[in-house]
Amino acid sequence: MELTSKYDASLVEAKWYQAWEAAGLFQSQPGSSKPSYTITIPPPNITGSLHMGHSLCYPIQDLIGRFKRLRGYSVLIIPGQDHAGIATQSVVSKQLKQQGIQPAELGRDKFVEKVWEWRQISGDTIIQQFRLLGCAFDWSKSRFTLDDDYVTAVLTVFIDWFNKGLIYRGKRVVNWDPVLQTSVSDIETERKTINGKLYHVRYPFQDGSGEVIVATTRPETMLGDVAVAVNPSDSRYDGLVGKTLLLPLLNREIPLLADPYPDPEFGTGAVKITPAHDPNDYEVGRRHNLEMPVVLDPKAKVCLPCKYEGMDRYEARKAIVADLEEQGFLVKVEDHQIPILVSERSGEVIEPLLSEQWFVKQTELAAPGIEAVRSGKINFVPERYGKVYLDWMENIRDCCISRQLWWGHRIPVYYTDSGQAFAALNQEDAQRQAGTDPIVRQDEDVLDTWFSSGLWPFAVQGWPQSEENLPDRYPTDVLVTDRNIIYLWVARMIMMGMDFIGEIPFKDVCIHATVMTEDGRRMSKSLGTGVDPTEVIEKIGADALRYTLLSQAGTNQEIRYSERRTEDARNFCNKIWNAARFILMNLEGQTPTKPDHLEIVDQWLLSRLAATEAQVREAYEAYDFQRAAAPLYQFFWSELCDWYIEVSKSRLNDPSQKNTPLWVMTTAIRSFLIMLHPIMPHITEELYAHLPGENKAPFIMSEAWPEVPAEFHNASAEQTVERWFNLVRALRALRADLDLDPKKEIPIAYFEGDLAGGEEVLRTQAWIGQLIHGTGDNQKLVSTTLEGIDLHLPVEGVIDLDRLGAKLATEELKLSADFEKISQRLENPQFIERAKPEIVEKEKALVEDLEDRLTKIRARRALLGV
RNA sequence: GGUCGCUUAGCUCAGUGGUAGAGCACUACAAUGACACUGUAGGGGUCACAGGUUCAAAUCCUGUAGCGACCACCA
Repeated sequence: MELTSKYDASLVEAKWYQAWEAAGLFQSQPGSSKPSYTITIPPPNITGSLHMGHSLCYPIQDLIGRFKRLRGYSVLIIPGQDHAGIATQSVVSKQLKQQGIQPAELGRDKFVEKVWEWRQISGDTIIQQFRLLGCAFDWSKSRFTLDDDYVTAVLTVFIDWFNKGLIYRGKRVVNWDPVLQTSVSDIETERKTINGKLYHVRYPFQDGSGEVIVATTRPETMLGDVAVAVNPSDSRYDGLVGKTLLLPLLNREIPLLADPYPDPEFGTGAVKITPAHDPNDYEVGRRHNLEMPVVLDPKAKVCLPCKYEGMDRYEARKAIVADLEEQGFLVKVEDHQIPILVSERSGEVIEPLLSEQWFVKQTELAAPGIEAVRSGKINFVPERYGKVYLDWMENIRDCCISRQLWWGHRIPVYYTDSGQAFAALNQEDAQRQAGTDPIVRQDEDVLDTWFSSGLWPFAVQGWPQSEENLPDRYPTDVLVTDRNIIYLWVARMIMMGMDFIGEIPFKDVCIHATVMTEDGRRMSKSLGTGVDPTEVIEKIGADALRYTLLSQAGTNQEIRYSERRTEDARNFCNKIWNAARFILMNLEGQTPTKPDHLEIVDQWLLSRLAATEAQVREAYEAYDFQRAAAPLYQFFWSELCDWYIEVSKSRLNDPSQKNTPLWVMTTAIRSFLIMLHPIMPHITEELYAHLPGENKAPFIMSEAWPEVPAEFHNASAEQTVERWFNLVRALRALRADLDLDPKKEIPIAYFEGDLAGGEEVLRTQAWIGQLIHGTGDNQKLVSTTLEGIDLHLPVEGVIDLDRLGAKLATEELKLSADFEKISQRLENPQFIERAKPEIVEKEKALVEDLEDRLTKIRARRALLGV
């Protein structure tokens, strides 16, 4: 056998990926009689390369796909990429600026051309990385959210909603990024608290009858103040509401009005109202029909004609504070924790800004989406995220879908000379709708990325042009994603799917954990805490990386990535490799035949295999990969390698006996490899290729999930054999206590009791020459008792009596404590009466065993005089 | 402020009512015919805290604390 003694992933992984792809295994067979299983992957942004989070998310989907293939499904996983408007535009802008090119000078068309160039580079990188990870996705069906077909789908949705009145244009306060100069969604912002100041400013009454003190963290916005509000219940302002105030510095007249918004408990209870630069003030402004002057421009510079015009918001703040102080309006300044919003893309503080934007009405679209989850048609895993989703959907607000960008789906609204707006697939169509009124321009804005990715599950399948795939492949089976985009993506796909296809987009939503650094910090490129998955793959292989992450993925909300754990995974690969090598070496190219008779250890292993199969299958079905990986690891390393192979070595050395253990091992490892394949596709494929056997599939990937015959389940074999193993452990411990070399054969040992045929297992596994039934009379012995068996080792020469005595004393203490505890329990009549009978029986047996062992250990201590 | 989650061995985490577990790390031993990326043995835990339910609680209930995530308009 030409297998090396160390597993080298780099020699194996790429080879098999190419072989699978060449064999067409990533594509579903149309017209197959198998049931369909479909996933449309979350399209990664084309902003560079994949990170550790992707190395969890996509292998999970690959795992599910491989598992379902093994389970007999016709699996289709449709990959793709998201144009990711703002994220991509900002990446490309940065690159251009580094080359000394100003995007603004380039102009819209040239800039978009540059982004397409980048899309090619980043897209190729990402696909290459998916391949490195071993993801079996159908590349022939790959989609990009700006493909022509996809654009048609997006425009179709827009036009439909526009015509139904679900999309409207309006002035609202939105999150404005002054650097990128666009509105951004809530998901693209981050809440932070910074140390700032709270300025208390005097607003005098016009008639000179006093003043109102107003607190603000943003004095520069006072340029846009149109009122001061107090809570109607606030008695401090009784009789004052309705009077006119004079806005400091500008001397504008503004009213003091009553509104429920101000909290009387906070500060003076009086709030200055700047409707154009604060969402709450905007609401107050609407309630009272106030003017809404915009005083900051898209770059967050003062645009109101006044002495501060042209200053940016922070310069203006300084100047205004200085002027307020100088003119005696500033009462005091306090340190204050200020909550702010920061744009994730630019790092800039968001400026709430009143501007003209497009919105989608959400309430009526949300209703079917709420019902779908409430009724259980869509099922969140872990379940708790269903509640998160519902809380959001039940309080949903209209969302802003327009972005002031160049990269994206341009809003298909065309305006006529007279200002009428028509939504259309193209200008000609718009003109048709407009009749004689000439179309003069198209809306400049583009759609928010989430608007287009919301169509993903059906738009990637050709909707609206061709819908023939949909009956078979929609709803898709599972959506796998992280919790950060439940609202902005998952919710939208559900709403859009329900509205356009009339059916849920997926049955299960599997929310996976976030990959963190070893010390629990966020992985981020800018913080330097990111780990590049491709480097890890290069070092230890994709299988080991997959195992590292997948074996930690369950219902937890966080996974800590550490290099140390990748070593565990690499070691596991190596262990599998070497065990397989050992089995193959013993097979000598022969195929073992199914034996007529199995020994109990054989039955034990097959029973353990059966139990493992059930556990693993159920865990995979439940998307609990951690719960699948653990029994696989345990079965393989502990049960197959540490016990079964070791126990079988004597039979392997006897040509007349070797067929049976070889058949059992081959059966076990073949099943094991198939079950492990979804987690570690490459190494399992490589080893499967070396396995002998009839009925082998061309690839492990196209194998069938192991059918475990009912007769493999054998509780009594498990019980018998595990009892032997316990005795082996006890004998080994006894040897260690005597400072005997591990595995150096000791010539003779004695036992009393009924081993039920386990003599040979005990003898070989505890490295004993002769195991004799008897008391070993007249010899110096060290003994132990468990499982109803007394084990005696003759002691040669001098032993350390003190140490042995201490050991026995500790053991006796523990036994005696246990004995007391259980005895007390059994003396409690309520326990006997109310506990389940099998528990009582178990405890009775236990206490008898403890008593027996206690008696014997006491006798031994007396005998040794320790 | 609200919701959700977490708190178990030095570390990372399993464990849904019946004598506390795994991997790693640590200690001792072992170049033995699959594997030193190995094997054998060992030390190490008042299961965050306080109440309650129960014959019996790491596990179920209530509350508290710390950490984390999400939601929320405190100027």
